[in-house]
Parts: sequence; C-alpha cells; structure tokens
Amino acid sequence: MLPHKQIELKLQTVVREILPDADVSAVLVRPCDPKFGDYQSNALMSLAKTRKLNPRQLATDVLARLDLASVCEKVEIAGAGFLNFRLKNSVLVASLQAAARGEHLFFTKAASPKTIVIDFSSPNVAKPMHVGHIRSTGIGDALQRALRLLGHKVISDNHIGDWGTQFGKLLLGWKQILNRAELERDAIAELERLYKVINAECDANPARLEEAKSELVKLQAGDAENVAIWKEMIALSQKQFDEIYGRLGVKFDHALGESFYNPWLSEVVNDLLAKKIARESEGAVGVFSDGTQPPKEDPFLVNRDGEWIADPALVRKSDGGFNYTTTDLATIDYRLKTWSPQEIIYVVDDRQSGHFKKLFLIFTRWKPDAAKTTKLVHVGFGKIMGEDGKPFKTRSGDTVKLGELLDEAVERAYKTVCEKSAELPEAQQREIARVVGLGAVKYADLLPNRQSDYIFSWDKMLALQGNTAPYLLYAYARIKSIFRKAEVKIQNAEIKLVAPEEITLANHLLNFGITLEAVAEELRPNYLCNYLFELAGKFTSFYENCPVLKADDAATRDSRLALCDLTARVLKQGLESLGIETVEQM
RNA sequence: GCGUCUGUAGCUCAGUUGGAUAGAGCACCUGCCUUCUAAGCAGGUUGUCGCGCGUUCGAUUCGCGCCAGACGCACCA
Repeated sequence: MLPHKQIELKLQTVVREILPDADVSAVLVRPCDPKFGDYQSNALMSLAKTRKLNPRQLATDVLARLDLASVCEKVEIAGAGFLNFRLKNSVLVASLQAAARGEHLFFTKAASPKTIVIDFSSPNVAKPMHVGHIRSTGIGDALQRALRLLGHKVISDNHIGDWGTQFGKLLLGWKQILNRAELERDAIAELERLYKVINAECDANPARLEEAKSELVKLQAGDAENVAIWKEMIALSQKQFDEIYGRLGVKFDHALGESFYNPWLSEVVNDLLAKKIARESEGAVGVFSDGTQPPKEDPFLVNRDGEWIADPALVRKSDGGFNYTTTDLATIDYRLKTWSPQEIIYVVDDRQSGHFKKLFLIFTRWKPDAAKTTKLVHVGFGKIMGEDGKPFKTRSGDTVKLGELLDEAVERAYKTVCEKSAELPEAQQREIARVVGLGAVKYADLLPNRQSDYIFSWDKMLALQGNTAPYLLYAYARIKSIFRKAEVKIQNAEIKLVAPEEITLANHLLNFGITLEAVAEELRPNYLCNYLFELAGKFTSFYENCPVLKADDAATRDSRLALCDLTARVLKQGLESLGIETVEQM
C-alpha cells in the first residue's frame, strides 16, 4: 500500500474511535509544502468545526492514539490544527523499490470500478472538423484514458451529427450543383461548398428553402435516392474522421450517430406525453417547468421584462420533426439499457450547459429509478480565442481546420528539430516533429482549466521552454539518453535517497496516483499536466545536480539509474494518459 | 431584461475537502556548456487575488450586492 494511503487509513481508524458518528471519507492527506512535511491533513479542523470542538484539542487527541511510527517521522500539529507528516526515508525507499520491481507505478486501481459512458468529439457529417473539435476530442480522450488506467470500465461513444435539417440543403446541392471532380479531390470541401451555396440561396429565396425542406422530408420518409446520397455523405465524412482520429491516436468503442436513434424518437415523445412530462404548445411538444423549483433555478423558465415565462425543451416540432433533446433522451435510454452505466459523461462546449441542465432534469422525471443509480455529468469547456481575444480564425476569417492546424504544428516542430538535432536522419527528424507537434497541440489544449476560454498561440504552444509538451518530452528523452549510454543494466538495484534532489524527486513520484484520482474525480486533465510539468522540473534539477553515469560509486550510479527509470515510466504513463506519445531521442 | 461562466504579476495562465508567507511560464536582469542532450539549470524583480459587505479561528476558494467581459435565452445542434 502506498504510504499516504497507510497514513489515511490509520488516521481514519483513530478518528472513527474518537468520533464514532463522523464520516471519515473526507479524512484525507494531501501533498504539501515541503517545509511542513510531505503530507498534510486539515480534515480534523473541519470535523472540529461542525462539532464545535477545539480543533487543536481534537488534533492532540487524535495524535495521542495515532501510531504511525513505522511510516512517518514524528507527526506534528501545527497552526489551527494541521497534522503534518514526513515519510521515513526507509518508507520512501521501500515504495520506490516496490515500483522498481514492477509491483505498482505509484497509483492503485479504483476499489470499486464504475461503468462509465463517455460521449465526446461529436463532429458533424459534411463539415470539416475545425479547431474547436480539439477541445472535446482531446479532453474526452484524456479522461477516458485516465479513467481506464484507474480500472474503470469505460465505454467511449462518438455521437456523430449525422442527422438534421442541414441535410435538406445538402441533398438539394448534391442533386443540382455537385461537382464530381471536386468531390473526388476533396469531398468535405465540396460538401461544405454545397451547403454554403444552397444556404445562401435559401436565405434569399423562400422557394429554394421549400425545395430543401422537401428533400429533407423525402429523406426522413426513407426515399431510396435520398437515403443513398445521405449514406454516401456519411461515408465520405467518416473517412475524414478516421484520418484525424488516426493522427490523434483517439479511439472510440462506438460511433453511434444521431440517426441511430431515429427509430425510437416518436416513442420517446409519446412516453413523455403519456407520463405528462411533456405537453403540446403552439403545435409543438415540449417539456415545461413542473414548478418544483424556485424560478431562478428552474431552467424551464426565463425572465422577460420582469416576468417569468416558459422556456421549454422542445421534443417535437410543429412540423412533426424531432429536436436534439429528443435524440439525447433516446440516447440515454439506449445507453442505460445497453451498458447500465453508473455515469454518463458528456464532453461538450459550455455554451450547451443550458441544454444539459434541462436534459438531465427531464431524465430524472422520465426515469426516476434510473436517475438514482446513473449520474449524468456535463464536462463543459470554453472557447479557443485568437491572440486578439476574438474567436480563433484564419487570417482570411475562416474557421481553422483541425487537419491544417495539425499539419502546421508538425511543420513548425520539424523546423525546430532540424535546427536542434541536425545530425539525426531525416526519417527520425520527421517522427520527432510528428510527436512533438501533435503533443504540443494536445498539451496546450489540456493545460488550461477547461471551463475558461483560452488564447491560442503558436509561439507559446511550441515554445521550447516553459510548461509545454516539448519540455516534458525533452526531459523524457534526456533520461532515455542516459540509458543508451549506460553500459550496465539495472536489475533490482538498491535505491538510496541521499541528495535533496533525489528525495524531492522521489516524493513527487509518489504523488502520481493522487493526481490521477483528482483527474478522475473532477474530470480535469490539467491537474495531470501540472503534475508532469513539476515532475519534469524536479527531474531536471536532479539531473543537473546528481551525476548518474558519472556518480562517485557504482551503488550510487545504480540507485540513480533506478530513479531515472521510474521517472521515465511515470512520465511516459502520464503523457500516455494525456494522449501524448513520447520519443526516445530529440 | 433574466440566467450561466469568467475576472489572480506587464502578458498567458495554475491554484485539488475553506488552510499556514497566493504560484508557474513568458518577458526583463545576473551567472552556468573540456562532465550523462543548454529544447536545460541556478538566482533576482513582479500582486489592493475586479470592488464592497457578510459567514468563519482562517476566504482567491462559501453567501449576498455591485462593476466589467463572454456566452445562452421556443420549433438549429
């Protein structure tokens, strides 16, 4: 068991003895400022607070019964009632030794694994994937990787936008102005052109709009020709998606698009009507407020000029068509029936938070029993802005296509590789550039707290210094370089932690699991980014101050090699959890 | 108008049950390549945590009210 878990366990046991009714699940330790110790618990202070106890007295009572002599140096009470723990050197060493033997990598699998459906990326058919898609795709993929690493059963599902009113216009365009040669050359660009042209015509001419609508109606009615064209558009788009996901190394267990749920949509609406959750209004069917919440917190109400008026979630349009709330409800139902998940996570733009609030509320009204066992979570994120603070666009004002963004990242990385590592063969330079470029894009997107908008900057992203993917990859490559030069193989080397840099690094390795758990708990990959950045920093400090291959004696050398190896393994595993590859040399 | 999110160093951003003297990178300055990759390291400078009030032993964190910005508000998703 990892040392901090041992501390927590003993601490919880003692707290339970002293306060039998206390909920000890929040009695945890956290890594802290090294001047106080390796770990700290402030849980006693909040326990004391709710019970109106003197926090220092409680800490004293707990400490009197706390026997951690085998794990820590003397435990200290500080300030208002902090407990500070410093690990015994032998415990730290033993933990590293166990990791070196392959018994663990500083994290433990979840005690009770959950089944979790994670819904992310969700690009639209017939449209190019743009820069915005990196957010849902990267965050979603990092989350699925971290959750899997911790032993949860994850089902990733790409809810592709393959249905909707846009197909009326696309079908009209396909039939009337399609350029076959262009379709061969760049299918997505041609489809995008069709949409743009017809859309403009529809805006200007109601008759064109009617034509488009009638194509849509034919598609929805199962007209053979329209269905065939629609399927071809999906196939062409899928080629694009596969190419991008292939480059990004993103895999889905399923890609059940919106259209997959068509057979159940009218059923969903009828059920909602039968259960009086939805009602008719102005020819449409919608879910309205049930009046159980104060108006301010009720997402089905909106204030207009001082009056609270209905803001329903429509599930059927007055023309009989369905809305995305309907599809999303059918999707929830399908996922419940198919996988019985404890959690369904939606990695979707924060601008849709209102939709999800409504959707989740409808779910609890519609499936009250399922709602008790399945938690729905919206993992929202902000927009990518240009350096002018406005939404990130190309110089000509178009949205930035994801494929082109990746190309440019790799190209820029290639230029740097050629400068810095001119001696390497070109194939290897290309490979380094690929990993560094793609890694830089992903890392830059995962690093900021996901809910805020962030400013996209080529220079910062591919900067060679600072909190960037290249910095982390460089630290990893330096370790690997040591092993290329090492003439010995380390096997069960005895680890000794003497130099301050060795101890600091070792302590930080132990926190990998705490970090992964925080990522899984709060669904924030940026915690892992910061952990790895610190790890790389502490390693580099060690590297500068503690010669490895040129250590004074063989024992020190072997010990340091073991420390290098563990650091490399955590770095690689951590980066992998972020969806970032590593290179052995750069 | 109402709602949601955001506001932390000159710039870009972190800040994990409320916790100790609020951190990092960039930029700027000073050192360090005949020693394992200088895409590096060591050190220095930088703050009314938007403003005010409240809860608390303790608030960047929680509550309320302002100010500023972004986004959203019935048949698109």
